Amino acid sequence: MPQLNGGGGDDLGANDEMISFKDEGEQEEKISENVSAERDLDDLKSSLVNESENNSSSSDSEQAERRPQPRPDLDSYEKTRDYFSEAFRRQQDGGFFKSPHYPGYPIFMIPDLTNPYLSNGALSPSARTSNKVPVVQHAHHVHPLTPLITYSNEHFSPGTPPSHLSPEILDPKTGIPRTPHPSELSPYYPLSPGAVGQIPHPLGWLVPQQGQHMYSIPPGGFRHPYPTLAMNASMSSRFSPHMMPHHPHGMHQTGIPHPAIVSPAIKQEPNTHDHMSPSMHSKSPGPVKKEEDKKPHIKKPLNAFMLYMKEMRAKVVAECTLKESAAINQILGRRWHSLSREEQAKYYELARKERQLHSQLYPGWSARDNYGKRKKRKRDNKPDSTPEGKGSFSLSVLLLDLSSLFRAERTPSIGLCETVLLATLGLPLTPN
DNA sequence: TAACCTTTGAAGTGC
DNA sequence: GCACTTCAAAGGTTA
Repeated sequence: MPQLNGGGGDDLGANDEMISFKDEGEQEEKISENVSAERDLDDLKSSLVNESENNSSSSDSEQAERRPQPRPDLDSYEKTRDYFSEAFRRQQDGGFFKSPHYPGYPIFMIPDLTNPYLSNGALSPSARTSNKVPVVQHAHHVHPLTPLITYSNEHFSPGTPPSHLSPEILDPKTGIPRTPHPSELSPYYPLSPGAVGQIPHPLGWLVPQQGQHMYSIPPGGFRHPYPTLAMNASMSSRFSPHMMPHHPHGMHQTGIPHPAIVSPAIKQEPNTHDHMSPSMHSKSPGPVKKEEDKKPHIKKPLNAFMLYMKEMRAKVVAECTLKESAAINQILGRRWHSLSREEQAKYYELARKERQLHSQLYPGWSARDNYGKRKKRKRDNKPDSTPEGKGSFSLSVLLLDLSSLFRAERTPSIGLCETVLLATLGLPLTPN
């Protein structure tokens, strides 16, 4: 996807959003204005519809049956999804996020089966009646969608339109809505427990009672793996001293290691023979090379699609009974493209804030720092480099799953995911 | 045991 | 400025 501007100061990500939206928007405009542009989608859709009608004798009741039934193992995920969706709904109430734009594309809208909201944005009856009161905290006190639930105040502020829609904060250069900061600083990033209490939490309505932490903290607290970033100029300028108390042990303010930081001991660093040397916890200067060797691996901030994948992976896994990430990612990629502009905008916004916070936390960090961290092992034979090869991979994976699915007779009829996959692969929907 | 696979997007590199 | 490369997540697969 083309990029408009690599650097934008504090305008991180705004441009790429625009480009992304533009691309997607162009697609959508073409979709709405030019029928031929939807040929691919229509092909997929029509093949699905026709074959579904012909082969699966679909009815509303059956389709209802196809919908994923509540599963115990999904409860925790569903709960977290629910209160997260509730957060989004509240934001949608602000008038920004509207219903998906593809009402005529059941295939592509189906993916959000577990989404409790109807296409018009209303809460589905099942969601309304499922007693899905926002759960205050995940069992492990770490939300599986941590990057998503931790965003800015205004992002989830009930009843107020998203700040990035405010005309006064439009980017003067691009006209792209910008989100003001520092209020958008995510609790995902270092904040002292005291600060947590002082800064309104973006999900304040579901934040635990006062005095409780958003995250669980081990008795001894976490070791801060990266003392040099415990405080930097940008952080100190954004938080008053009382919010950033001194931590004599070099611990993180909250004791919560940033997810972007991977301890060398955890990350497969070839030269990490010791877990956490004392120098990691003190600012004792050492040889430059030694410092670099022990330099924690700061991960790249997640982009919009990665955030989307993180949120939706579990759902796809549950729906499709697939476990292979490669196959799941293919599905997620399709779903990503099927998302409406507004839905994608949510993730672009989150990603933009991710990058913004990341750049503020690690001013000197560059994506280049992580170059070469992975050892590439190029396979000699690359039959999959061709589209046919890729297709064969997908086909093998998906057929494997489908065959097992049919054999197991776990579903009386072809489920949504399988339907999509079969249609995508141009296979008949009748299980043989 | 660690890279590969697969996806999209951001960012870096090279020309 | 464009094309290409690398990495971010994830977990089963493969060398």
